Amino acid sequence: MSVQRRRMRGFVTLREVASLAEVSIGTASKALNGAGKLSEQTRERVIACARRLGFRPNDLAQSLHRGQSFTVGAISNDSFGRFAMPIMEGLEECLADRSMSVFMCNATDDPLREARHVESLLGKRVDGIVVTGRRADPRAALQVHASGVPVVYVYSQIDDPAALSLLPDDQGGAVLACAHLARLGRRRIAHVSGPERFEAVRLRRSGFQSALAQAGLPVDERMTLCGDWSEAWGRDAVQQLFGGRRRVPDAIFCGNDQIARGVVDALRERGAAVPADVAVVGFDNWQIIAEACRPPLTTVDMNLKQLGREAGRRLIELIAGRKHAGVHRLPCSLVVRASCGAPT
Amino acid sequence: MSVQRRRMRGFVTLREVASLAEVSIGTASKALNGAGKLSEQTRERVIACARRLGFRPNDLAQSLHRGQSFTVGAISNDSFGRFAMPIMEGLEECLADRSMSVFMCNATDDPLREARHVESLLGKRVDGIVVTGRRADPRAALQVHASGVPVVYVYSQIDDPAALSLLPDDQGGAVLACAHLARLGRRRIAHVSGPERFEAVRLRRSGFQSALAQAGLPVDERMTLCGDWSEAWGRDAVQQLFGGRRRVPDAIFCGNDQIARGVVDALRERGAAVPADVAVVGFDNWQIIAEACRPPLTTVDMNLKQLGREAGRRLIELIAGRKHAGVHRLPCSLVVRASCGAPT
DNA sequence: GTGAAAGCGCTAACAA
DNA sequence: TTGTTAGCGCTTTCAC
Repeated sequence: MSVQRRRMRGFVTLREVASLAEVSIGTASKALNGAGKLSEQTRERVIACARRLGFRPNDLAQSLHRGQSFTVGAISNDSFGRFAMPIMEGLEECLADRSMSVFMCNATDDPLREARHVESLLGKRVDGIVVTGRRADPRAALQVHASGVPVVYVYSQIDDPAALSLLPDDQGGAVLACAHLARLGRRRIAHVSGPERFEAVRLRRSGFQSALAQAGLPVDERMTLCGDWSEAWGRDAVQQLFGGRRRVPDAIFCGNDQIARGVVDALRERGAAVPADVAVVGFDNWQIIAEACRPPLTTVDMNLKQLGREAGRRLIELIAGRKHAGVHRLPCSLVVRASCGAPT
Repeated sequence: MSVQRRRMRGFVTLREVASLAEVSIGTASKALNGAGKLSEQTRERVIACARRLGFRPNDLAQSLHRGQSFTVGAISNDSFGRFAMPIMEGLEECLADRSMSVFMCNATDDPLREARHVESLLGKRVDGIVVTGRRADPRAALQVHASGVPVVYVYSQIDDPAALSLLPDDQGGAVLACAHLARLGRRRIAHVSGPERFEAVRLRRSGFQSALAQAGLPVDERMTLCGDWSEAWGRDAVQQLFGGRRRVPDAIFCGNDQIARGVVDALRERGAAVPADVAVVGFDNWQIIAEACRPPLTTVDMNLKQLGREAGRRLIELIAGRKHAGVHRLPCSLVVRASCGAPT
């Protein structure tokens, strides 16, 4: 009645190590895991045999036994885009340090694909799941059913107060940028941002306004402009701000780096010096843009990699049984380059 | 002597389904896998119970039994960068279609981290491994020992002729671009590229030269320039090409999109019209650059996502036992935007 | 100090 | 048609 043995091809089993070392399989296990009481001699012999055979324990079997797989799933809705990637990088780094592996899943905002990935991850018995979004706005909850698998939402949030969500502090980032401008002596600060439907746009604007208030500067509604996230919009906005008869801004806080680059290009082309005449700050610290800008762009960094690392830490804790909930916003930082100049 | 049962928390086992359906556990298995002979009635009853309990088979156990894990490892040396990501995206897509999951590992060109990741992946008994690089130049082989786990190198290669390596056809891409320029009637085509130590630079130049020869155009050594991969270098190169007394090019084939954007900016700023006076082609089709360019950039797309998908397909075949070896170069394609204009 | 064996959850061969 | 059971590779308890 011997069932056909379907070995993991090319891999040495503990049984083989034990047999070579002429000990029982249980003893071999103890020797290799440094557990229990064993004579030094046996232990060394087993270890030597294991090394000789190139033994590598089968995590699948271990996981099955332990009831923990030491894997987590990471579901991205930003495809493999610019926001998700730094987050994933931090996450992977944090988890790899604790020798957990991460399954990468790409859902690209398709609920069906997302659901399929969740199913598959649950089948793989991941110890936890991290979900990222393309934008920080609220989304529907992940359906992990009764599995009890912990979930962390990064750069995305749901309306369940029991859920844990990690976001960049957009508002704080904007304050950082605008306070910097005010400190440099700028008095008429404009704001050129993206589509108002983005929560990030509203938060950054709110930060802009409160920083100005804090510095005792007036907020001119006509100098707060919304458009799309493109360079072209940045150039258009400069025409609007500088084209009329009105007093002209001496600084522009932009909703992202693309807009900022458009702004800087347009300013240069109409003969306004950056930063001498107008200081410009961006948002995102997207290197390829910020560094290629002329002059290089001072901009707000959302520290997404850190956000990912923090997500990893939190997930580990959730897995360990600790409770975390609510929306947490992590600080941004200001990366100073040349586009704001020195204090005037 | 009962060992403490350490259940996968929150998950229903087949045993529980079977007991609810009042059949043996073997029967339940058959019912759910649609295998063997079973009465319609029992089958349906089991399936109903499984659904009711939210049963989801434990892939860990299945894998252990089958000797195949249905997971693969993807090791990136480009961190989570611009080349690796489209590749990963294609790979993940291809594998997800076959319900295989991928472990993402980031080695960032650190051999030690890479080795650790390989160890970990082997422990997880992945069925195969894909390695990507930040550049296509040769690298050291992955140490998978005697495990027999198949490996595919994408956007990277090693010198073992038995290894399978998938690369973009840089030379062919360059031919595409330059033939396009020649077809549009351009006669004096310059080439501004990156550091010569990159294999890609040498291949693209070779494509440039052969396309020109093919079109019966002269190759002027002084119009083939190497620098770094930046916009700044693109601008410098324009000064070099247009600053002297020499005859000036009517087209520039650039080694990447950043250089191309620098070239376009510099041309505009010195009053040369693109594409009327000078046509420009880039390489990479990096959207954020190519589309923001004024005018939008015609450029070569390496089809990295396809490359990743192909890597997935090949890996599947290797896993199934088919043999693949050697260096395979997949075609690039030309994405036509406005920077070359219409035939003159 | 070492060996025997149960059990993690599932599949498949065989018996009934 | 259905039930029984060995076994995938490993850990751990218990007996010796």
